Amino acid sequence: MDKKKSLSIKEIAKLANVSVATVSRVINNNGRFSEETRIRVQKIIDQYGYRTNMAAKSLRMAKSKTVGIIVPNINNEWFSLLVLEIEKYFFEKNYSVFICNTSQTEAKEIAYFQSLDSKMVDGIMCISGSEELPTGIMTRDIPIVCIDRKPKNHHNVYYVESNHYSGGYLATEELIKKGCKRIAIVSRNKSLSVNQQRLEGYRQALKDYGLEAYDELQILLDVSSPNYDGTKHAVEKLVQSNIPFDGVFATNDWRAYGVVVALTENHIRVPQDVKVIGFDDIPISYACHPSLSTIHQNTKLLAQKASGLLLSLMNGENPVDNEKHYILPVELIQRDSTQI
Amino acid sequence: MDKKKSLSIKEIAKLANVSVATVSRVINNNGRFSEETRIRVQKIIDQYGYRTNMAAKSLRMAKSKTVGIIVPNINNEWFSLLVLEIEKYFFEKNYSVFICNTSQTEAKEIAYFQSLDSKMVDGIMCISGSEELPTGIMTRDIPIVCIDRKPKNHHNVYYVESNHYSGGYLATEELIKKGCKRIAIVSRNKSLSVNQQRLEGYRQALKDYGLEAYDELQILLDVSSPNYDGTKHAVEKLVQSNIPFDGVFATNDWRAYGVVVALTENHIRVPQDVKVIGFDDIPISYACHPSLSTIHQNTKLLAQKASGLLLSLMNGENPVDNEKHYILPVELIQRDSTQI
DNA sequence: ATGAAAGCGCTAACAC
DNA sequence: GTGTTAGCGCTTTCAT
Repeated sequence: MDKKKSLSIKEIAKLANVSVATVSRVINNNGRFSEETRIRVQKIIDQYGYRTNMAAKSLRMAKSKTVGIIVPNINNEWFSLLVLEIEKYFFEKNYSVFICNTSQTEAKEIAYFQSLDSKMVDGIMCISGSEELPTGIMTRDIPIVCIDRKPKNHHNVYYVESNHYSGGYLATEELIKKGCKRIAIVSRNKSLSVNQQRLEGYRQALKDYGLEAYDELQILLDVSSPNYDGTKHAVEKLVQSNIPFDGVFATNDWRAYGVVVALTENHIRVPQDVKVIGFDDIPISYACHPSLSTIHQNTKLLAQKASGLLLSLMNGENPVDNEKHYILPVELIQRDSTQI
Repeated sequence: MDKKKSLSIKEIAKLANVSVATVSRVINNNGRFSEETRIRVQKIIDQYGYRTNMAAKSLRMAKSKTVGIIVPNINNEWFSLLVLEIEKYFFEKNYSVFICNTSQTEAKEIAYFQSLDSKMVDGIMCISGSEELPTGIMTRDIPIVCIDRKPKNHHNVYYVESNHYSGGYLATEELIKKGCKRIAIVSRNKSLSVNQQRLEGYRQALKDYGLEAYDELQILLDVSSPNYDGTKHAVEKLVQSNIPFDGVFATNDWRAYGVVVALTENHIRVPQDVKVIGFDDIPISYACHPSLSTIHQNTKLLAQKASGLLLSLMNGENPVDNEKHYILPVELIQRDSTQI
């Protein structure tokens, strides 16, 4: 095998006839060494190779250049896009990222917090999930940044999200402006703050435009119900019940697509008979037929804002504006499913 | 703050009036301590809390209970499903997983190999990508398992994949059996072994059934071309060129969906006029309209096989059958896009 | 500008 | 069954 064995600092020191301290200084460019020494050490390194043993460095420095991402399920385009962007950001800064899928399981989340604590991560990014954050379990006071997850007020826990209320409002308003009078919503029953806020935006829009919020048109799916299939079945039932409706706001794009298919299969035309709008703007909303109007979240910005925040917190800086909560604007995307 | 500060082994030893060695033995359940001692130590731990400092443990043991996953882009349902399953598997075994997106960039891949090496991962999983594997860069001889990536013959590098040749054959055969005579293929031009094998399956099927493999019906997209849009445009061009065809094998589901939309928008009916089949069986193939026939890869099994293999290699075991290459069967899924 | 030495928290070889 | 001790590779304080 052609493995370079990689020397330790001690071995380099011996070969270069300097002390380990000096080698360490050169490697980390910490000053207090002469150019001459630098060259001598560098030559040895170039010749024999050196790779930092991060275990040792972490042990000594009590930090690891590593962060953890807690996420419900990475097999979800919206989450995986966030994770992708976060990982990109931290790769640039020389951090590695632990991926931690919780499957919405509290036990797994707790286990991961412990593991991350044990592995000395310097910070944690939490995507979605409940208000409860098992920070009490941690032995070190590392910063935590939440995305789309409203944490209880904890020390060193920050929060960035899209404006879901505004998104819910815009989506509903779009349906109203396109002439819908009886607008249904398909969302989730669990009190995830995100869905809650979208629902409130929906209600407020109806109110502002003097439309009634019919209880029987507010479909709150069970947490266990899959986005697409669950919604499809729910809408099929709604159709069979003969309760009239002419617009549907689905609180994510897979749900919206479920609505479209359910309607189409029941010979209800979208958008002629019923208009539909989704949320998130994932690729399928653009690719499907008819294409889905939706609310675009600026995922990349969200990821960058959250990552930048976490990084500065890990560096011991206070966020510029000293805010613990950041809200990013969303945008209405008009496509075929809400055409007049 | 309610942070338990977590004692070190040394502190526990003092409180329990035993030596650090004994505490270590109790914690790791390594035997050579009395039940009485165990209880005494455990009591202290229960009372004050203890969290292993994995940096120290890794340093000492030269292993980290950590693996890296190298993947082109996690924002791709097929990859993210693999990653999800791999992560699940290793979570059960108390391993953490570093996520490493390469964006198909060799430089990023190399940087990640170095970083993983530095962070003392015990093994690496490589998903997709080129034959080249920068193993020369590593300073330790840790096992590597590739999924859908055919590595050059390296020591300690293993390989598991679906039977892509068979998949290509089955897909093409399905079109043939449903009456197609002029069957196009849309794939990728880069010599990714996976696509290459699917293409060969296609060619062999045509041959076996005595059909011609028209060059002008073999569309090989550029690597940079996005799956959906790229395919859509390519098929639009094909339609405009007036070259006749009655079946299309797209080598992944997003491409297949691009085919369907391009045809539909050109008033060519699927499956009546042209039949279409995809590959991978991701959710969209089931959800879209008309639903897509496709080749199902047993992703979960793939992930588990690869993970189990990596785990046993990390444990220093030789794989049972001493094979370095495993091929898993695929399955034809018949849906509407190839109906007669 | 450089070196000696302590010590981060842990495991394991060795002694009893 | 238990304790003593060395040492994994690194950074950093304190000398000089």
